Amino acid sequence: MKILVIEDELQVSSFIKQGLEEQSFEVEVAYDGNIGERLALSRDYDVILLDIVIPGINGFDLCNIIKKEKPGTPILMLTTLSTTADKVTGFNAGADDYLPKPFEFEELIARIKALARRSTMNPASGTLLRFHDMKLDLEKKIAWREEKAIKLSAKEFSLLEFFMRHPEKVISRAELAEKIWNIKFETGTNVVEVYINMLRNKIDRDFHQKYIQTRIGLGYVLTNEI
Amino acid sequence: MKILVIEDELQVSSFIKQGLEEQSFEVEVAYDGNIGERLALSRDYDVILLDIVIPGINGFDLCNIIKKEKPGTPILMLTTLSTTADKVTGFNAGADDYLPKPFEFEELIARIKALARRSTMNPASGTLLRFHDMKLDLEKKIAWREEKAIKLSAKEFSLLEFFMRHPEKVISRAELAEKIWNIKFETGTNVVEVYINMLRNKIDRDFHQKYIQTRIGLGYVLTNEI
DNA sequence: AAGGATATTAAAAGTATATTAAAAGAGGAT
DNA sequence: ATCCTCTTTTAATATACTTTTAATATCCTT
Repeated sequence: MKILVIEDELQVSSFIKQGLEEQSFEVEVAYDGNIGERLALSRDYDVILLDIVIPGINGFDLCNIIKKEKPGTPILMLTTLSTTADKVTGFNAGADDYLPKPFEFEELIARIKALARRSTMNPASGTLLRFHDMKLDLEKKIAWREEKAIKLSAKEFSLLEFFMRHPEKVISRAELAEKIWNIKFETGTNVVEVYINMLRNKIDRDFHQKYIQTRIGLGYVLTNEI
Repeated sequence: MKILVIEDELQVSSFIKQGLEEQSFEVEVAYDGNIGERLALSRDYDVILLDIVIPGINGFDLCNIIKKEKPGTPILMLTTLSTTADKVTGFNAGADDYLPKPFEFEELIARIKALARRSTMNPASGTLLRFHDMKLDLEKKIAWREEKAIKLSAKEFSLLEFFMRHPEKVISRAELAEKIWNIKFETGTNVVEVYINMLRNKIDRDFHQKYIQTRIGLGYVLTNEI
């Protein structure tokens, strides 16, 4: 697990570094805001510890910048300022947690682990939907089945996303028409059928198990049975 | 500051060792590739000087091995070979700098100091961004793909840098327009498309795997999938 | 086998993106 | 200052991709 520590006070930073390394974290230390920024933006860390008072740039501002570029990376703010007003500013800047100095080392470890667990369990707040050997990457807008990547158009993508959010549920044409195409009443169109067909060609055609199945008179299901 | 010298020619290595120790560096010398490898991997050095022609293992290969295990340690390649082709191979092997023999001692010192400074200031990222077989040298403002050096204009460079700092993420035209061209609202321009096209001609045209891909309706990704 | 439901295909209509060339701008050399 | 070269931007055109429609084929139920 990789941790970036942005902290100028040598005493504090080396204490943290040493302690975390004993717990077998990989630790990198930036001694000022600018270097911290470069590191934070150019690499992926599991957690960033950020002191508010650092040379080069304000910790709040840096927090904002990092969160803009890497919204998935949890940030734990460290500081001697501990008034409620500061806490509020910290959270507004996008910090995920807040630890006033001086702190118990146990406390620090616990919070880091909590943050990391939160973010790895929920990679950038759920960017992956899964259904058996199929994945849908909501960030990259790409689907995978077994190890094959599948490019989807926008409509195909929302259709598949809808199915993957409602696995094993029969969904009527009317509901698909409304949710995906925003068609609220019966028009003569057959877009749904056409798109189901396109989706099948992409995700089912080359595989034995067909995930998208027809329930005549009812609609379609995403299932791995039958 | 600790330096590891991997060099079999006794004349050269003792000359370097003596000179560096006068400047109060700590110096260790390995006289063949295998010992060099063991030392490099088991201890932390501030800089490694590595001759290309050494017994036991090829300098390029050793460079690769060290960079894999200790990507943060700067490596300065020493060699009598000084053709561009060798330089290219050296950089591809991950070397941070390159010094053809014979060299001025002053020059050596200067480069060691530069490397050490660079790596302590920015222990993680150095000046190289990597994406599979592509590298971007942030100092020299040059890109490499496989063995080919690629000259980039300023805008092309920042565009590629942005992609390489956000690999596998879909980036919208709007975001590129804002981050690279500082266009904050919709103007009628198509600079983004034009520059994407120029960049593709430089980094993708001659290769089978196209790194810059379009996600219609969304933007572009730097990816090696699909 | 008939009739309704679903699937498939192809073409048309609509958009987004790619490419090219020329114009405008910027910097260096003489 | 002028020329030259390289970069950046604009604009026009070409190509590619997506979405929708519509016509036809196939399947399923009775």
